[in-house]
Amino acid sequence: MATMADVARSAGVSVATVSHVLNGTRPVLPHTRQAVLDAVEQLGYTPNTLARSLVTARTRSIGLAVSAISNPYFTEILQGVEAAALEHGYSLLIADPHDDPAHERTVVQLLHERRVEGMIVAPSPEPGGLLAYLRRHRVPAVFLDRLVGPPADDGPPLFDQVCAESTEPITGLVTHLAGLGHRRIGLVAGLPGLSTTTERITGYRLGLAASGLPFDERILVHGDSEAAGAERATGELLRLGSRPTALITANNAMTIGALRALQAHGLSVPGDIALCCFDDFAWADLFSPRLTAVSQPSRDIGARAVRMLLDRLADPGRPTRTERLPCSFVHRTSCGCPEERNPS
Amino acid sequence: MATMADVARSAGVSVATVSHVLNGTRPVLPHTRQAVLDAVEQLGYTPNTLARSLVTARTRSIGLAVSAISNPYFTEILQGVEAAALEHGYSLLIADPHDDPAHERTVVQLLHERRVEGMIVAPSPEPGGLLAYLRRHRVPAVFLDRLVGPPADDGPPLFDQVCAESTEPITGLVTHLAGLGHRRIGLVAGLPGLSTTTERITGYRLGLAASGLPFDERILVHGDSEAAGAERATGELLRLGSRPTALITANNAMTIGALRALQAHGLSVPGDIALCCFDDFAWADLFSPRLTAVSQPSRDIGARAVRMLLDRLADPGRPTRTERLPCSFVHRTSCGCPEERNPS
DNA sequence: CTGTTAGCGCCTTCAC
DNA sequence: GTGAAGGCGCTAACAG
Repeated sequence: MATMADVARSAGVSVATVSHVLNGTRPVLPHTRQAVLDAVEQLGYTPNTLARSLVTARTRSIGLAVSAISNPYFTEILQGVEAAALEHGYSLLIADPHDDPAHERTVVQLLHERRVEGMIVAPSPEPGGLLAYLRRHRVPAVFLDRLVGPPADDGPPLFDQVCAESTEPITGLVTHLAGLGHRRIGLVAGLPGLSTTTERITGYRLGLAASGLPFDERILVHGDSEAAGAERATGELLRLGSRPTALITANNAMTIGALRALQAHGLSVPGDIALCCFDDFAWADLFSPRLTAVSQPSRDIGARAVRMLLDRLADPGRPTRTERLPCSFVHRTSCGCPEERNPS
Repeated sequence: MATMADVARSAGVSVATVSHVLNGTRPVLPHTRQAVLDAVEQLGYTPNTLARSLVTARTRSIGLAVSAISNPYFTEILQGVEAAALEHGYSLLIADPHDDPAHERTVVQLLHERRVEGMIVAPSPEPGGLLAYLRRHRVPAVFLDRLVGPPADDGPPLFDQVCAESTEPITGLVTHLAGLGHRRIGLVAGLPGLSTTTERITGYRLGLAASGLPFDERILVHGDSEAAGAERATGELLRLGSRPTALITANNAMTIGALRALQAHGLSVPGDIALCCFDDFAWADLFSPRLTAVSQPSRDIGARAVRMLLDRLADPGRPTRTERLPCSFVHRTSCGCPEERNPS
């Protein structure tokens, strides 16, 4: 493969000159400049980013570590991240931690060994090892989706965070259902311990309170944040003596799981039971039940994460912040409303 | 950041020894070995892959360039690729060509400058620039999904390819619908020129022929391979004097578009019109219409692509091959069949 | 068994 | 306006 030295030789100049015309880093006579460009073209020279990075100590790459790349929510985030990264001249390295703390540590280290300048990660439920690694190696990072507790006392918090506002939207779902007359509204919540789970449960309880409904722990089940768990949990809910008349699912994977359970029990939505969910589906308008949902600004979350990361790279000393992006309520018919209309 | 020299100094050995214990590349006395390991641990040393790659001329990374990462089909491919890459110790760089030939060239060059050892790409409809670049720079590559014509005469073909078998499955869809009594079966085909489009049209015509039905070019429309185009094309189809009684869509994005058009026209599936599609949806069992579909082995396609690429890296001289993976027919109810049963 | 040394391809002072 | 030379962090001969 042609190197810069080859180009220099072929153009009859020094490597320094080649480097400078390629990077526009110092004035070069039009004539010599053209000679270099011709040589580049003729040899099919392609700069070696590795060598450059070795000396500049900048790779212009960022790492993305999110689990379940199959999840449409993360897919949209990925799009936002990819687009924003490219726009800023950064390349994207991706790795899937598979929601396993140990594997998470591994892939993060892999990314770091490749010297990504920073990483965007959706932390696993047990992010201890992750945090330790990032802090120890001073890897700039921004967390996505799930927030990680308050910073340790032994120094300033190292991490920025972006996520969607989820408490209030869930409250809205509850009050909407209550407004339709439902008095037993079940919740299929996510993995205990995740910040998203906690927030959504809070939103649920606030909604119940606002509607003058009692909190009944028997109809709050944990679906482990994914489809299989939600199917199981929903199944249990449905076998209850006095089953709920409405259901809220706390993320898209669990919505799928809940629907499976509903189908298995021969229940139709919204005829037999109303359903509202957190996370929208792109095609939700086209199939029935047409899901009434809270839609997260997934692409924006991804794009925002990139911007926050680049901000931090530009100024490592800036104070950490956690940004919350607003969701929108997408009213359809799975809640039992006959027609589309604005939320009450 | 700690370097190997730091570790060597701290452990009281030479950098060569450090390198060797880290890579297990030559025997080292247990005692010195431990000293090195301790130093590594104490300094929080992390190898710099860039420097290593510069000397070994191996990056152990591959690039993935596919458009529309949002498309569930590509998402599953991505999963397959990510898993297979990791399994073989490779990292993954991704870039979205946005189905634009110029941009495709750009991202491919970006990937190459980062010295990925090879790349997996779903070529754009106009892959001329892509091919030229890959050949000129001798970048090992395997193509996905869309096949690229026969190799030029000026040398052996450079590229391996993987895709799903799509002719025969589409034929199956046609004969299935014909078997249900349909005599006007429309096709929403993809972008003209893509191998996938050509193959699927061939399958369509074969199916018509096998069913003793005439080919009517008015009910074969081009949906440009994506949702918006399909919506428009399907709309035109529906405004036809004698509209088809059944529809086949040639990929998942176009299925969405077609459904939108159907909805806009107030047509229900399968009541007013039957629908079969190429590409399945993971959640298709849970919503209605429950789509009768041809399912591609997407994950396998991704994994297979990685394996082919690694095979080629291992033996650059091996003959090029193009692999076709079989699809499966997933019978549901959008075709108009009352109950699930095996295809006729 | 371990150390010394010469690059890998490039950027960047410092001279000219 | 251009060139020479050192060094980024690491591996791989080659000595010892």
